[in-house]
Amino acid sequence: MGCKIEEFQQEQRKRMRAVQDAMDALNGKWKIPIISSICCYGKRRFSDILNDVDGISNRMLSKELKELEINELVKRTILNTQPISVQYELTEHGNTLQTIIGNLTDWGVEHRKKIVGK
Amino acid sequence: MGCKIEEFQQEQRKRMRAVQDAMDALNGKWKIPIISSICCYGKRRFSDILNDVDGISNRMLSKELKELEINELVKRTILNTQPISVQYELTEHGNTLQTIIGNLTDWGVEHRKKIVGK
DNA sequence: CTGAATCCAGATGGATACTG
DNA sequence: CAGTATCCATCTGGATTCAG
Repeated sequence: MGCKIEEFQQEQRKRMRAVQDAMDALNGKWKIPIISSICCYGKRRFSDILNDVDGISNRMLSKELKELEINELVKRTILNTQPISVQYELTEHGNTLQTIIGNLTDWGVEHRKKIVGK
Repeated sequence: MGCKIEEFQQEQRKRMRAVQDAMDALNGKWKIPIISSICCYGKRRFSDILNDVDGISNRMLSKELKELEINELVKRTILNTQPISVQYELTEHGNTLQTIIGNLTDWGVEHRKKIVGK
């Protein structure tokens, strides 16, 4: 390649940082399943997501949703119901994850065929 | 959509499991940077990766490489050098991650613009 | 219903030293 | 050079309870 080594390495650092930023926003066991749940139904209440995502505790769901909100991936709306309920939906920025989630799904299917389901 | 609810939910479960399988294979702070390092150079020795990936300890690198090897994402080759050195490269299956890593990189760049670099 | 607070066991991961 | 072993602080996350 014609690139100077230093420039090349600096570019590589940038790429690694970007991927890492993405992974940070999606890290842990629950974020993607939560996003899938919300995305799949458009709008979803706390207790619904709690049911959708197998095995998650309310403590975790609460924490993860807060992180997703900070990263502006989901939008939180308090509904005037009695008792109170809270609705979550993906933001525009959250919706841009759909390609990635699609890719990960496809890759995960192949990976399971090849490795997980040995 | 015309899907019956149960079928729809079962499909959704499958998709969530697949994404989770993918995330499991890539989890933690280090796997993607390690893969990036190897991928970027084609072949890479243990000590090179140790230098490429900022902040990783040899203990972690060793552990992560072992997991990547178990998932058949990297191939390990012992070289007949003195002292011994070990070379890692992506497998064919590991190479199928390039699309995902590319997508994650692009998304990460946008995400940093929007959120991280506030 | 939606969460926050507390408790606590087990996992994670850095630092360091050691081996072939 | 490429790991392995040990120690140990910190983090994670489930269970449970409490509050608005």
